[in-house]
Amino acid sequence: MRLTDFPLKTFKEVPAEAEVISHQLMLRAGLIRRLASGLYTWLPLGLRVLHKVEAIIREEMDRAGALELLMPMVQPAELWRESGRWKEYGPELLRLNDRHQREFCLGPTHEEVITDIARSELRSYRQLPVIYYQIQTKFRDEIRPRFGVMRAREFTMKDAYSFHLDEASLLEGYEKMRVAYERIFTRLQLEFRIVQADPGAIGGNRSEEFHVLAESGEDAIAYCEADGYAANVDTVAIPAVGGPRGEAKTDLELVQTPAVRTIDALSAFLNVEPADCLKTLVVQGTDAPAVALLLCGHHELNRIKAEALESVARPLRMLRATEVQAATGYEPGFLGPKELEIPIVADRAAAVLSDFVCGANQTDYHFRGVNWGRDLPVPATADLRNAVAGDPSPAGGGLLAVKRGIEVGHIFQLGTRYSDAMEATVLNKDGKACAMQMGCYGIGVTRIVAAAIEQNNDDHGIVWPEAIAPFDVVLVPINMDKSYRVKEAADSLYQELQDAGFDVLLDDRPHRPGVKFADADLIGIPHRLVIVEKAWDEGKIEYKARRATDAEMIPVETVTKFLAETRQC
RNA sequence: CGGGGCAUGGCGCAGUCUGGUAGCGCAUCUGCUUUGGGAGCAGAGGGUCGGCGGUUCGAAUCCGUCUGCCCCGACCA
Repeated sequence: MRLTDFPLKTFKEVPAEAEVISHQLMLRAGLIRRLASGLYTWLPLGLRVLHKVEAIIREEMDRAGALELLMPMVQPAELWRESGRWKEYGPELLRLNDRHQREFCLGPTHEEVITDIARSELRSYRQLPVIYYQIQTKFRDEIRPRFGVMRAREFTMKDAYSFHLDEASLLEGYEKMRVAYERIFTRLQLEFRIVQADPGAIGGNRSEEFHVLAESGEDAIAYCEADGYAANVDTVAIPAVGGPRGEAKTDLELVQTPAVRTIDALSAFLNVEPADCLKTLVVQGTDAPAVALLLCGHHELNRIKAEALESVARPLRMLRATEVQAATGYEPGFLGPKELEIPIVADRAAAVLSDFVCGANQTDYHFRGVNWGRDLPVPATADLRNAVAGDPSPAGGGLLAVKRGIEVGHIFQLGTRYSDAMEATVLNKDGKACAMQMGCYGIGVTRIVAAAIEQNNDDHGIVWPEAIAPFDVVLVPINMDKSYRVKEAADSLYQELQDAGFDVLLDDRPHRPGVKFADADLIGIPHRLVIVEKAWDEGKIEYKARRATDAEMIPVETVTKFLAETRQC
């Protein structure tokens, strides 16, 4: 592509609407433009990236034996009524009527449609297993679209659905998709982790998420390098801490802590670690009006785990200050378990603290040097918190580390949730109708583009992984309009590289070098070749990788070979 | 949906408090100069100041109302 034929419009300044780096860079580099909240146009440059991502996904899905089809985005309400989701799905499902007042929705996902296809196309166990997939636009009327295409309302998704006679076959299909997903994200050159997911929501058995690691990720991922375990921090079952609690070394002491109501303030005021403070949270109970949950100061309450307690009301609700006062007689901020007259459950870690600090149930006072057993009864314990870095891995191989991740893929075993509801059956060997076992496998295609940028950028702009860069190489002729030789060199090299199979961008604009370099960096082309008259006359050309800090001179006649060898995909 | 903020040329902003007929930087166009990291000079085009209503001799500015967008919380690829 010659840049003179390509209306590339880049911005130096950061658009005010963009919060995260990928969104800023996609706007600045001219990849996307916003049409309305959560709706984006993919400009030619961005679309090239999107297509590269799609191509890799297609190749790997095909390799895994999946069959591509394409389902409508507009779907009739009847199907959704059959599955029960017309009611279950909230306002995120955009519903609309046609001219005859028939009800439809914009597909946020395609389980209903694919199940409908499967029940009419698949009648015999001999046809199974089958994996269908599509790359389609989805629409979810998100409450709060944000971060550009990272969480848009309209987005591209690759969704696949597998159909099986029995669970054993489902497991095989699931495993096959899992392998395909690993290949896909590896080929996309992204750093990712496979994470145990909470299977609760959709039901079914096993479910795993694929996360691209990035600072701005919305999920916190706990993982263990040693044993390969990885899970969302809020789904980690934290192993019980071994060993007895520490011995008491200090005496119980009442200290005045005026207006110190938070763990941060307390730890600063008394100069102790948050980990040595005890946090007392009061939530609504099932029988009692209030239940106290105790955590170490640096830990976070896990909603799901707390709700699992019989004594805690679902959904979990923290009591307001006035309610706490009414239930306990004390002021929040100075609560502690000693002589607290409501049911108490302590997180396991909190129950093995020694010489800790906690509220004294007296305004402006805390205790220090508190010890279970000696100063107050040992509480009931449970696993109540989110995992943090340094916790032991549930798989037993070592300690957990925590990083943030962007969910780009999700695979799960649906079982017969949809096939039962929609009567998608096949005849088995005995001529008996059986509901098909289903699996479902999604990849957020447009989100991958944003995630790739989150993971690969620097002060100058995007640094594309080679596998998905819009162009492989950018040619930057200097003073092309002045020097006929430079122009000739650029044209011939442009042709040569294209013939060799590279996607080449020729910056033949009559701009100053600085402008060209800045744009080349911003749009993140992995390889840059600079043509200057003097060096060219000596048979040399300048090469610089986008990731490299320095350029190098290479002989002109070896350029194609050099690039072919340097290329990483 | 609850809480906070913003809306002025394609982009980033000032002007609003204290009403007087709109300005700066970037981008765009023309010309000359310049040519290895977002050039300089000279000139030009482009804005019903988000919409509607009100107050006023006069409204970007004050009042009311509606809309759109962004940020923080519960969902998800």
